[in-house]
Amino acid sequence: MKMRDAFTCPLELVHDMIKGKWKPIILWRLRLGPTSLSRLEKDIDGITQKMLLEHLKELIDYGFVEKKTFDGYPLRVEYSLTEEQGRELLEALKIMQQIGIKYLKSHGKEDVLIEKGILPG
Amino acid sequence: MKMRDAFTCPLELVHDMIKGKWKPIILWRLRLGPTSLSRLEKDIDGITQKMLLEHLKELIDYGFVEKKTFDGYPLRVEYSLTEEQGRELLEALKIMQQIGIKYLKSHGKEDVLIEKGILPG
DNA sequence: CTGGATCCCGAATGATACTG
DNA sequence: CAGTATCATTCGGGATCCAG
Repeated sequence: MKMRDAFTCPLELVHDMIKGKWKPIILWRLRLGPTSLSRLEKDIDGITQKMLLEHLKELIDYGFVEKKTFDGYPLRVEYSLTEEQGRELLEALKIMQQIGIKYLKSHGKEDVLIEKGILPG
Repeated sequence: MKMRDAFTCPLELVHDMIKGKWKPIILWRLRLGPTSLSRLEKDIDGITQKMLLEHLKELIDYGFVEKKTFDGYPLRVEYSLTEEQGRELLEALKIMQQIGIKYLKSHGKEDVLIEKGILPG
């Protein structure tokens, strides 16, 4: 993801760091705890391994996600939110999630929310 | 800004609504209160009127910003955050701003912050 | 063999410049 | 301001490679 070379306020920086089609969902999925690559691939609907790796890599570079590789057999790799930055960003994402829910409600789309298990059926 | 036709969680929806190079800065600038188009154009460094209008339009369509036109002379137009959605999103942006500030600090870039007047010189 | 990671390329989208 | 042209970036598919 290309960062702009100059920015006016730190907000722009962070926006650039988390822009990209899949970054928010990846982070959102990671709020549930450490996960393997293949698990993420299964859980995030429609993502390809390539996209997942690409976006994960950036999230790691910017310090939102950390990767732990365990030696031994079977091979195991875990991705998780970083305590500091990752968890903090999660707070912002929670707000956005709430806004999305309210938005759908107030636009007569409760059915979508129910269908996705966000609201009780 | 193109929205994806299907999304897994409301978060994705909101992310799509505020993606775009200038949207966060516009919202950030609007936190200070209602502003005219020309004022925004002056305050946001590097933006063209076209981009500003385009992005404002979407923010209005999605309910984050409202536009008030005052009749009379001189003609006056004001853009501001909406009470509900706009202000709520601002909370998320504030967190992101904080993350950005911390990030810059912990990467030895305090000087950038001082230069921009975010930290006292 | 399995799970993880990288490379190349065409198609779709976003941003900017230019023009009236 | 709106329309169009152009340039830059992102997305996605699929082949390929690496390591245990």
